[in-house]
Amino acid sequence: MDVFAIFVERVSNTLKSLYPEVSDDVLARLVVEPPRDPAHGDLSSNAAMVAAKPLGKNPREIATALAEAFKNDPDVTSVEVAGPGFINFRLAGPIWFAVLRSIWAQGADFGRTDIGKGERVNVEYVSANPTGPMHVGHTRGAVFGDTLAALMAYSGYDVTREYYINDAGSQIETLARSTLLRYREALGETIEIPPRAISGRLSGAGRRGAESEFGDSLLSRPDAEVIPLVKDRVLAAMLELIKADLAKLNIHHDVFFSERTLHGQGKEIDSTLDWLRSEGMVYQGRLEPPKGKTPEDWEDREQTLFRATDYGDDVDRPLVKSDGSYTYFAADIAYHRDKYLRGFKHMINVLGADHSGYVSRLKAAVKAVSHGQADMDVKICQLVRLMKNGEPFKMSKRSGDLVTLADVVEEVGVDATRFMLTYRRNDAAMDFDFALVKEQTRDNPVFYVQYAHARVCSIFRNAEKEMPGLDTSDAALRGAEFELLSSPAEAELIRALAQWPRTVTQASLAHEPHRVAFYLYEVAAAFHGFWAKGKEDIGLRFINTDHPKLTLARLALVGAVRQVLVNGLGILGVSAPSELS
RNA sequence: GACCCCGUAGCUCAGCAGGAUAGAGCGCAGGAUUCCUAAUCCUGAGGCCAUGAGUUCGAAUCUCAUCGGGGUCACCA
Repeated sequence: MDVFAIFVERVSNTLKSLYPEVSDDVLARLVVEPPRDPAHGDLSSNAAMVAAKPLGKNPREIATALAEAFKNDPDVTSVEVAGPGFINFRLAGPIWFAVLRSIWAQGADFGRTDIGKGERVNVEYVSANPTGPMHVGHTRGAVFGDTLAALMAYSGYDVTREYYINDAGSQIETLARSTLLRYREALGETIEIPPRAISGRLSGAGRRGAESEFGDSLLSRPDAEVIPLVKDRVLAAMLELIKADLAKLNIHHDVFFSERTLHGQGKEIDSTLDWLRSEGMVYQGRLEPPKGKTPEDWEDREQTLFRATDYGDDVDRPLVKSDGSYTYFAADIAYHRDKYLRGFKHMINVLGADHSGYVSRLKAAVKAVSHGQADMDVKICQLVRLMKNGEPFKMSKRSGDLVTLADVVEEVGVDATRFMLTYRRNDAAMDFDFALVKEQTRDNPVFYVQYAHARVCSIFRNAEKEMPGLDTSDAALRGAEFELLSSPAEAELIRALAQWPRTVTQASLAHEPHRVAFYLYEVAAAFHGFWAKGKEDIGLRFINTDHPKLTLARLALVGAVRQVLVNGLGILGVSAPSELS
């Protein structure tokens, strides 16, 4: 149950009954939120202010009328009109205790919403070139996409997690050729390795794959015949490598979509271009070179262009390269048309900062292929700078290799990696300090939150030890007398828990999983704060051997904290340990 | 030259689809441990929300311009 959603509805209905002429537009802007200053009450609504202008009335007049109507609401103990026209509510105990009962009743589903209404959404993330292991630059997008997907699923969307394999380009060709050379070398031929070839370490997996499948039978056959065979082995090996890396972060995609399957005579790019032509979205024309910076090898030629400017892009985009093959974008149009035809009306793409220039053309493509029926949100993840003790940190000067995803996970662990990468807006650049992330102090939000969970578990362990006669089964906790939780500190903690469903809804609508991480930090802080109060005032301790009923009620509260932490950490893909080592 | 992102406390960042006196952590100054994990908590100092206009009852939030930082800019992916 979401008390905020409940009151949005009540306030809306009341407003409508008082002023039947209010428009839906006004109701859509009406919010009920926790006031910044708790002294203002439990809930606050802007209803009167958003309705004032359309109704041509004074906001305080509307607010007063609304407040009057709520005097009969049994869940409301006081209503006040404040400031320019805020309506501040103070809620009666029972509705807060109902929140606790709801947490116990719903368990893992407390906070789940149906705003997605079961609609399908495609979340595409990572989509790195299969030319090597995942490096640290991919990690942020991988974690962000995965967490966003989990959040959307928790919000009632039918989510498909998708990875687009860019396996059709020249880089793959190079990789296959390099691998073939390494294969010949490994089988005894003397080979001169060209300077731009991929390193032996990288091509090793593909080479071994080819060796084990073909033995030395490829040596005698011409390159043109053999390269496609090697390429298949290489791609398979690379994909396994990537999947294994992602698995280290507990990331698993539902669909791996190969770009190669779009290419070829009569395949999807062909048919998509035919379709685009039939829709008049393509023409032959010339492009102006970019102002201020004409590329060295600019060649002014007539080419096949997609009318991206009709769909909000800055310039029309080429579909065919000068050598006659398709551009990356042409394939991407076909790919996104494929997504649409598979039934996705909502699409989210997670891209790295270096692709920010690609966003408007991607949105244009989706708008075009769906005739405006599908929406596309592109989330850009900004760069991550690796740090160690406050100093920029670069690995391996010798080989020029990048820090890999596997390195990071091995160094700091899954939980810290995932939490820290989520504990920041995706569109802000961030520093990732190995030393800090590994530290187990309150500087580190991962451990701060996990510690809160561990503390909860510890309290239960102690309760069993100190009060062996107390029945702390779930059934007993559910039936606890929540009315005994009457101190301000308890009320504060319950209010924090009550915000969980609202947090999920808002984070989901905004496609901003970092809000979940920040919320969990707040819950942990409220809980740690309450815990410490037991130091000063023994009456506020969770375990009071003289008061079994109060102890049971407090344990039920603490159990509710645990549930919310577990639900939130679950979305983030971070574990909730029962004790910290 | 154009487009995208960012600019909030000394540092790192939040600020909830415009809302009341702008928040947290670190750092700094001070305090709490016979008692459920001090891996924690409490108190204090510290801000012209880059700058300037505009929109309105109200702007850190929306619009425009300027400055500063990052990213990108046919035929790479």
